[in-house]
Amino acid sequence: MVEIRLHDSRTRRKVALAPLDPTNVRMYVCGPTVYDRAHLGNARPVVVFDTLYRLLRHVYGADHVTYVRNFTDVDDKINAAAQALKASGDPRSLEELIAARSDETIGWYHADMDALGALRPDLEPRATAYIAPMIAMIETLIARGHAYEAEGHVLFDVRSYPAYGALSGRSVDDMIAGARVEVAPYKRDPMDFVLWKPSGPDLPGWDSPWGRGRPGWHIECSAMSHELLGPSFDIHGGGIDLQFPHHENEIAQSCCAHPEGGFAGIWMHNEMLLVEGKKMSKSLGNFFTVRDLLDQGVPGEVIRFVFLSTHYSKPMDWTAEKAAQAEATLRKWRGALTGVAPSAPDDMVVVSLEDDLNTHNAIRQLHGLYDRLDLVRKVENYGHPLDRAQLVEPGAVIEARFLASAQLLGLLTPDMVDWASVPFADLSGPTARLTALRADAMATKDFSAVDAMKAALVAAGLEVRMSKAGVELVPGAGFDPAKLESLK
RNA sequence: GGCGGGUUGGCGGAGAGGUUACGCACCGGAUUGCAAAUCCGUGAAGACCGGUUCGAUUCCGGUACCCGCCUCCA
Repeated sequence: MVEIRLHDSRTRRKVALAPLDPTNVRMYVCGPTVYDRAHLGNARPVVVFDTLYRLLRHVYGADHVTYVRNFTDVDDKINAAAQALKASGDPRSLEELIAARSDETIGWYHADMDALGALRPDLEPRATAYIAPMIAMIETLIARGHAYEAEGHVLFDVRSYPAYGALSGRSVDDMIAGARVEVAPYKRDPMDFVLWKPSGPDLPGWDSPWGRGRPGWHIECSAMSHELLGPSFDIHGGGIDLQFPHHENEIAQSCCAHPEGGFAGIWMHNEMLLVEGKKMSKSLGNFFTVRDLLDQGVPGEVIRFVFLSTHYSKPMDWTAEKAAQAEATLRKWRGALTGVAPSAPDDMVVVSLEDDLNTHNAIRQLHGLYDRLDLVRKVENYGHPLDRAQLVEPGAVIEARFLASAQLLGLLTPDMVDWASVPFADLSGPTARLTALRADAMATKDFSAVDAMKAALVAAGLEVRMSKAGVELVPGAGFDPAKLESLK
C-alpha cells in the first residue's frame, strides 16, 4: 500500500497522510497578494506544492484531488497602488482601479507560474468574492464569544482559545513579553488581531453589521477554505514566514467558528529563499522577479529544477552557478529523450516523493536512470563488453520510464517550453567541407585551414566532433545558423 | 529579548549509528593531428567543544557563525 509521509509543522513530526476522503484529497495553499509581479521567493511554494499536487494526483488519481490556492485581492498595498493611480489623475473609480490592478497581476502570476511548469490549482478563489462568508464567520465568532467589537473594529480574542500559539510553538505570554508592536488601545489583549476594520470613503469597503469596512488579513483563508473544502481537510501549505501570525490566526478563527471540524490535518511550510547567500531585498539590490529571470533567458524549467534540488524544508540559495548546472543537466536529458513517449514513473522516484517530498532524492534517481539508459543504448547501438543478454530491460523501456518520472516532478512535460531545442539548419554542407579539409590536412600535415573552420563553427555555437568515424557537427546552447553564412 | 531553521569534500547536496551517496568541477589514463565528446580511474567531507556508544558526520548537551519569524511578507 502506498503511503505518503509528510512533515507536519504543528506536531513537528513526519506523519502518514490518511485522507479524510481518498476520493477527494483536499489541499489549501496560501496564494499571493496580487499587487505586483511575483518575486522569485513567491515561486518556491508554488513549485513545492505543485509537486505535491502532482504526487497526490498520481497516487489518488487526477480526479480525486482538490487543490485550492487563493488570490488575496483585499489588501492595503493594492489600495495604495490604486490610490496612487487615482491621485495621478486616472478617471476610473477606486474600485475599478483596484479590480484592474488585481486582474492584471493575476494575469502576470498565471503566466509566470505556468512558465515554471506549475499546474493551475483546481480552484483559485478571490477574497473579494467571499466577503459574505467572512462576515458570517465573524458573526459566528462573536456569537461564540471568541471575538468582540471595539471602535468599529472586530477583534479576535486570543485568550478565548487556549491552543493559540500551538502551531508556531509560542505562548501568548512569551509573545507579549517580546512584542515590538504598538498596541491599539481598544484591544483586550495585545495579541488580539483584527477580523474586520472600518474603511473610510477613500478606501474600498463592504457593508457589514459593524458598518462599512473590510476584512482583516487572515479571515479570508479561513472563510474560503471552509466554503470550498469544508470544516476539515487534509493539507494546508504555505511559506514558513506565514506560520505566525497568519496560519496561527487561521487556526484560531476556523477552529473556534467550526469546532465540529478539525481544520487542516497536516500543516506544511516551505523554508525561505536566499539569493547568493543573502536574503532577497530591494536594498541589497538582489531583488528580482520570476519574470526578470525568464526575460534574461533562464528557462522556467531551469528555475524549477533548481528549486527541486533542495528539500522544501531547508533554506534554498539561488545562485547563477546552480542555474547553469541545472540547465546543463536538463539539456542533456532533453537531448536523450527526444521523441520518447512516457510510460509509468519509476518506483524509486515515487517512493522518494512519498517520503516527505524528497525531490532531491527523486532527481538523484533520475540521474541513475539516465546513466542506465546511456549504458543500455551503447550496448544496443555499438556493442559493449557487457553481454546483450545481461540487459534486463531494453532502452525503450527505460527511456519511457525516465520521461514519466521526470514528468511526475513537472520536468520535461509537454506543456513546458522546449527551450533546449535548437534552430534547424542543414549542416551537411559544412560537414562535408570540413571532412574534405581534414582529409587534405591529414595528407599535408597542415591543419591551419581545418583549425580555422573549426573555430568558426564553434563560434557559431556548434560542437565539432572529429574522430576516425568522421566529422560530426552538433548544435549547442548558443547555436546561431546565421553565423554559418560567413562560412559559405 | 522570545521562537524556529541551518552549518557535510572545490561547488551544490542527500540518506543511513558501523558498508562508495549523487551531480558538477578537478586530477590521472584511454582516444584525438590538436581539441571536443565519450570511456576508465584516483583523490577529497561532515563548523567547534563535550557526552552516550564497542563504534557518530548520523543520537544528546553546549559554543560560534548564518538565515528567518515575532511588523507587510512565500
